[in-house]
Amino acid sequence: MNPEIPEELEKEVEKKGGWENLKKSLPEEDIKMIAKVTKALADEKRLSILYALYEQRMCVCMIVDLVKCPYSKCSYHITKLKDAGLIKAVKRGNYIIHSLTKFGRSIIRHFNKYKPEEVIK
Amino acid sequence: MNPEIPEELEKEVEKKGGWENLKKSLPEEDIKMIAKVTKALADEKRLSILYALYEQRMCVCMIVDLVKCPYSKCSYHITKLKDAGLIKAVKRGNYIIHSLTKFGRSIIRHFNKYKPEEVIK
DNA sequence: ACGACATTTCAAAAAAATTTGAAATACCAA
DNA sequence: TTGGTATTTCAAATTTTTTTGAAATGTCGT
Repeated sequence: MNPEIPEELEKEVEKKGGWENLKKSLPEEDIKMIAKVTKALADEKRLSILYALYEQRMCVCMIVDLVKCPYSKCSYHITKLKDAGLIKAVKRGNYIIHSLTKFGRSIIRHFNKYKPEEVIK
Repeated sequence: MNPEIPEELEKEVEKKGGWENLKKSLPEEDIKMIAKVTKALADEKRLSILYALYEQRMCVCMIVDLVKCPYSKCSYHITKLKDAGLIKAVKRGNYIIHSLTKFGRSIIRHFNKYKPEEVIK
């Protein structure tokens, strides 16, 4: 049932209530939600949209111009960002204006503050 | 060249130096790096590994037990996390012990603090 | 050097995400 | 209601990512 934990680690694990206990305490529901969010974040075009929205709210036609993609493609990406709770939208006549949610903003702020040192290639 | 920006937004954009200027100021290099990081984060199994490592460093055999996957699969996921600068490893005889980097730790801390409200589905 | 164990590598197969372009929807103005 | 503009939807084609299992690597103790 248990893996053959090396002695050095076994001690640390015991102090924390044992291996079974550690495994059980994984926040599964949180992880599911975060997975959805990180999947939405995991694309250069979508990150570009988020970074641009961090500076300025935009309608879809601006996003189309920004990422140089057809409307249908942008729409697909926008939907992903919205479903993940990263952006929100308001209607203004013919236009739909998108902006970051508080949550979306917090993430861009985080990456501005803690940049990965040099994740090359 | 320019999209047909609605008047309401055009004013905001002008205050920030115009649309062309906004587009140019996207941090492309950062975005590439962050994309690599978010791709590494975008998977429930890898997030489980990160959350577990937030509590306790682990050797690969523990990870195998944690996510209930064969070694080869775990190795694939571990490589992704390492290449993204989220985890690091030290050798201890036969074992390799993995732990979070400062950067990896900062991300888990962020998601513990700012949870997405209810990204349902 | 040998056997046992922990872990990684590899290429092929499978699954998931993205891209495309055409057609549909929605809103506004005349 | 007709026409024009902004945006979304859909299914098929493409690309990317993940999974598999067998074989390889590296390390330890003897």
